[in-house]
Amino acid sequence: MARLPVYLRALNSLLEADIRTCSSEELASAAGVNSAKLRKDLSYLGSYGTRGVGYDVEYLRYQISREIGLTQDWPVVIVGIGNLGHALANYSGFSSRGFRTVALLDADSSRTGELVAGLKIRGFGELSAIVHEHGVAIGVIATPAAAAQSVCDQMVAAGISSILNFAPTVLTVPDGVDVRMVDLSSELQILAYHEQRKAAATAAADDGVVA
Amino acid sequence: MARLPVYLRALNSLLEADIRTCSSEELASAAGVNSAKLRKDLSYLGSYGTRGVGYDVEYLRYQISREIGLTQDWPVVIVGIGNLGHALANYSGFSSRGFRTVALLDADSSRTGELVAGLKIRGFGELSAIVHEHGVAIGVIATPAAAAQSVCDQMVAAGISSILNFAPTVLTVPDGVDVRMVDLSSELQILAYHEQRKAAATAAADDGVVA
DNA sequence: TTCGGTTTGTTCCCACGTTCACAAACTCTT
DNA sequence: AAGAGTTTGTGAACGTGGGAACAAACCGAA
Repeated sequence: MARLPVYLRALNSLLEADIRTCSSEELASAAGVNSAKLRKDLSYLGSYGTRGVGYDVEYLRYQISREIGLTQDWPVVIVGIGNLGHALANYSGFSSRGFRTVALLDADSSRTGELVAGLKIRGFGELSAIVHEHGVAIGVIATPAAAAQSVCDQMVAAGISSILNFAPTVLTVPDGVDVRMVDLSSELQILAYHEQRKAAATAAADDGVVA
Repeated sequence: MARLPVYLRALNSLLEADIRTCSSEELASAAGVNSAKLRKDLSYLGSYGTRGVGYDVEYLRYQISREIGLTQDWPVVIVGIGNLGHALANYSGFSSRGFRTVALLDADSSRTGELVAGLKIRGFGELSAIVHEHGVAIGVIATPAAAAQSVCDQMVAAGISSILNFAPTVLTVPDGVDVRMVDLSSELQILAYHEQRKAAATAAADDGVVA
């Protein structure tokens, strides 16, 4: 489920506040979802709560971490060290959650050797060697759209089976490979869409419904 | 609909390849969706196709742009100019699609005046004035999680009604305000989840189903 | 031990989105 | 002009996910 990471974050917040036990209602409001939905999600993982009491925060946190696979170490490669790749390499949210950036790759050979976030940028040709050396399963694409499919293909050929794509293109991959797309401008466009509808609604209200 | 931006991108690609007309099948495969779904989505906007022929790429592109609200100009403010805010300010995908970054704000006063992407960083206190001056309706939050809710509240107070949130926290907002959340580490966690299940599946297969 | 209060796990129902399948409508050839 | 071939738009079935409601289970007090 895509909501598990949200629950995990909420649990971490509770733990920081030294709250050891919580009800589904509390956790649900912290995660911004319905309590029935949360209980159903959690029951899907197993029976980790106690009726009449609630959930043990730390125990539940461990169970969700284990379910997601955060108890193990995930080596990650980032391809395309432009503005976004640079930001991703420095993003602390990755390293603090079991993800370890093992290499930064860029096709522009003039940038090879440049130091970013404590790692030297390496040439894209080293992808396969790095993947095999570190057992990398997850790749991040932060290249321009034109290069994304080619990078993706070579990632898959090297053995990567999960890709996080920031380039504004749909990637086609063989079965067994997962792709998640984060499209920054699409997000803004969706907001603009709703914003425009809100504006149209208020304009209609201002005109009056007398028409 | 959240798929409209994807269709729009696909149409732009077709237009660059100088393709003037396309069938729902072609456009659907370019957008990575089912053709029936695409036709239903488009018919929801109106009857912009011709039976037996297909869709006029440019005409359809204009209609979708209009529906999303991209025919008008959307001023945007970005709050929190760390690594991510820096990358967002430089991201060309925003400016090329009708979104205009009018101000970069940061609470750290020592950064005020610094030039990023052709704009001077300004103090967070100027938010309200900027929103009113430019008629800003969309705000981007790229601050640490701890500051996000406070920034959000002040955005809403200043009159912003659509927020794109990159901070890893759930934001609570009053009715009428839209929030979209982009959580980078959640995306990786979801990939790890699937990756782990794939690994477990292959391990079971290696053990043999003879048990 | 028993009873009242609380909270989980689960069942049932509803609504939405997705997909299939087909009629309507258009083009082109003969 | 008529028919064959395409392609859209839509009606109907299907499956999935969400929400309300309730029974089972636990705690604490008497």
